Amino acid sequence: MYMATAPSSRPSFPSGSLDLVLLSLIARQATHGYRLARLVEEVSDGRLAVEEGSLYPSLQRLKKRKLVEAEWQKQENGREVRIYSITPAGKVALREGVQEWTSVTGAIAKFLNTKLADKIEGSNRVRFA
Amino acid sequence: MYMATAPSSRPSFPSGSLDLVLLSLIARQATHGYRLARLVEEVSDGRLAVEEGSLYPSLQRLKKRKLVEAEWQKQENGREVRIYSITPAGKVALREGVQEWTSVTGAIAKFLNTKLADKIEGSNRVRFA
DNA sequence: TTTTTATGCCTAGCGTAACTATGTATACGT
DNA sequence: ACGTATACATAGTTACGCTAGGCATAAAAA
Repeated sequence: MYMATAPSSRPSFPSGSLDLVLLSLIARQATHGYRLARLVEEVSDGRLAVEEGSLYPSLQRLKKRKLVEAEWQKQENGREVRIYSITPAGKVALREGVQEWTSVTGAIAKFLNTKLADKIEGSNRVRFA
Repeated sequence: MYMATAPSSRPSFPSGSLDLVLLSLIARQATHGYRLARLVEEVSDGRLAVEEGSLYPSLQRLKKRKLVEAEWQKQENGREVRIYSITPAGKVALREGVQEWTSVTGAIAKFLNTKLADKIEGSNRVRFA
């Protein structure tokens, strides 16, 4: 079954999905890491959480792949924060990534949502609704 | 973006989902490992594939957690195969796992399917459709 | 005023899971 | 007889999300 790799109060991100989620948030608005973590919790209604030990490495991966750019910037409160913004390559990767993620999770859902179509026996070909 | 961990022709399983998919197949009908790999390709219309190096470790995990039982059995063709069948605990874990997987992927989809609701600016609270 | 909490960034090390690559062995088709 | 499909298994690699820290400043609470 789906088991979060590490023990955590809230379910973790399936491997590979975190980069995509962060990129999708950055695509809407350039922002900084800490705020992204807050957004993840907000948007998911507390169902998801990004630990900082996952967040910053993920942002570095995106940066290394040139899907986002990072820039130090001073806020109104005087704090220096790293603002991440999406690149053209990032937009392409986001589109493709969403497509692939949707395809894969759609395929997986097909396995999991088949309480009724239990017609394997007798046939060597499984039938799904 | 969603990036399969290892380079592969076909998309790989997001970490944690393989056990759940295999368990769901075994729940429908007790069968052996090699056939499960064929079923995965069939049911997903070739969108997913389980490598044998993922398949057998996954089955061992399920067995170790007592969610499935394994039994050597002779087929009509004379071949000895390991037939996996689900246990009562496996049925419970399957139900819970599907629920959790659905919840998590549903939450993630919320991030990815929001092309229109780009109303972050001005507000410190993101609005999603 | 001191202390706690929230904000903000980062790294090291761990555990796990899916992968590649390889080995073994038998049945079947040609 | 030879190659392909069937069938199981393990060793090693890699990647990722996690825990557990460290560092620093601003705001709020005691």
